[in-house]
Amino acid sequence: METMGTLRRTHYCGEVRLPDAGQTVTVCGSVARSRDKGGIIFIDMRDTTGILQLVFDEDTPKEVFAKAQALRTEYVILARGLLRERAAKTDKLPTGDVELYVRELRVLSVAETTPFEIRDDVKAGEDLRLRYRYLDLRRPAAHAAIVARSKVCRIVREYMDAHHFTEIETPCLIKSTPEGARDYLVPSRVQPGHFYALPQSPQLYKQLLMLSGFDRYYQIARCFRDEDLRADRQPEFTQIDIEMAFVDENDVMTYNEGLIAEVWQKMLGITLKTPFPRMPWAEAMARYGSDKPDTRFGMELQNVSDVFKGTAFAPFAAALSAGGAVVALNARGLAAALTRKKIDKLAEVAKTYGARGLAYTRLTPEGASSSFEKAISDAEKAALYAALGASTGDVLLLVSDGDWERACTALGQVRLAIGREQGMMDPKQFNFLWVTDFPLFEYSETEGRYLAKHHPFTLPNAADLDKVEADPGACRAVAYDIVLNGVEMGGGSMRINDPALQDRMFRALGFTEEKARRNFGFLMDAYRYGAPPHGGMAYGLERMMMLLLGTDNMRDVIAFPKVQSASELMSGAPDAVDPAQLEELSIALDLKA
RNA sequence: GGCCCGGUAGUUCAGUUGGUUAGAACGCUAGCCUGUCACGCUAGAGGUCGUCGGUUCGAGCCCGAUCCGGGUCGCCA
Repeated sequence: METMGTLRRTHYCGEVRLPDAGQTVTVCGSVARSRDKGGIIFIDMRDTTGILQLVFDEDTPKEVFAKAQALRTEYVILARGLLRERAAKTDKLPTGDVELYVRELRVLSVAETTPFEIRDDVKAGEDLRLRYRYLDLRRPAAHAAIVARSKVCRIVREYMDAHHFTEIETPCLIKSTPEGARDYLVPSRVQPGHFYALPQSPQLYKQLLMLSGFDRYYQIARCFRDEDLRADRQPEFTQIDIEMAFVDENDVMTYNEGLIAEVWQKMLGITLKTPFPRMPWAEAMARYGSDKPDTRFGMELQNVSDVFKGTAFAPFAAALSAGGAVVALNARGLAAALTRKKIDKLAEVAKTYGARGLAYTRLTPEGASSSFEKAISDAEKAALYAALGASTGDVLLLVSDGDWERACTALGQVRLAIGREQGMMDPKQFNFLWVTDFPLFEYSETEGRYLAKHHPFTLPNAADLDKVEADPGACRAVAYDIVLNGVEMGGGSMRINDPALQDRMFRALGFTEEKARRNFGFLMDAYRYGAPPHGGMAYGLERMMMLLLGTDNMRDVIAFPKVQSASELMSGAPDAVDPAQLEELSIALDLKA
């Protein structure tokens, strides 16, 4: 092994181009690959910017050539020489017109054979790659995602700074509050038996900052939720968190459209059309069976409850008498594609989301085959066909349920499954959509009370103010999600700045005065000393990165992600701790096993 | 907590109705090769078949349990 001595990098591997030819260049990096042809040796050298080919031949100093022969994959090297135009160019590399003709080579570190090959086209299992995440991140594609994330953060900061926002850090050790996701708890040593929580979001603090007169705040904030993981859900993740005073929801949405347009322009070179379309939640559910509709394709849902009023078909009749609905969609021209087998699979999808079943009619040229038409009247059949504009070659799919929202959700998932299977989503299209007017409350069967759908500080729609106590289920919120291609990328709301209204909200949520004071007393007090109207927005940075990069795996855009069991495979966290540590925290374990 | 999928050389995988010495590709090691860029050619090394138990004359294959990983429902204000 050698040292760098006095030599320092003059260029990055991936950044040199033909106009640089003729210069003496020093590069630092790793051996990505070597091709020893005997009399001539080619080395692909990699650094954080890309690959540059090194060349050694008969005119290379003998000791340098010998060193090059001994190079192995992942050795860390420094090379100095003449950057020259290649005899054999390649368009596979951005640097394919040039190569470094090496006169001086230093081996800074040797490397054992890695547990898997570091190249984008070899797929080692993800758990292995995560155990050696530092090696996995050497792969150019993995590397690029992390670099892109840094770039997005920079674009966000530049935009916010240009619009009079102040970046403010809020605490990570905070008070646990009962609503919402499970908190990660942190024991206090100096106050035995007391615990901090890690923030699920900086929500309360950013609202307080508005009361502090900062007017506009943002933060790229780490958030923590102790819930089960998914491909698009990690226990710790990052929010782009924004709050503004003296605005209404339209102002917030407009500013955020500007931010998103800026990010898409600078990252992808795509000019987005603003303003983005807006759709009330109820319409999104009715037309797409989702509060985050993918509008890249149609095949919309229709409520056909009217058709089946008084029907003899028992499942529909039961759903309707329970106050629910029959919803339907027409998979136009897919009678050949959607075989019985595939329809059975779609029925499984519907059942996963709570539907009892999926009724269907296939209108093939040979005739109709249906799971339910025998049981309905000719008039009902005619009305259904008319409502859906059914004709030969179509497949009609129906879900009935005593709960309208559940029926829509189940059929909406069927719609998505068909869309995916039939390739109806154009990956190059970016369909942004604001979903607005969310329900303010959501009834919880398990808790037997209404919960805040967004959070308890969300401003009710002015038109629904009188329903907060009388009819919570019908109350809408001044809340909005930003949806892209069926993914919820972020969301926000206007906040309550009237203490009296906040009191009503807590009461509607079943909080006693005492419980409200215990959990949110500091916030309630704060709003008594003058609070500007304010509202804001929070994006899931990882979700945004996934959409920008076109990956469906959140782990791709996190440097050191966790796996489904919430452990970090490289370090082995979480892990048992020394009993002395527990004792110091006055914690005794009671492990059932 | 429920459901589904996976675990065999360093890696990615194949492995027939349970049957002799568990294969391939890539990687690795050695040798050859002066324009390669997934370089090529020759030879070689490399395996507790996730773990434990069971069935059997005999288990990579069948059964049970368990661990690990993935997807998903619940959950995620």
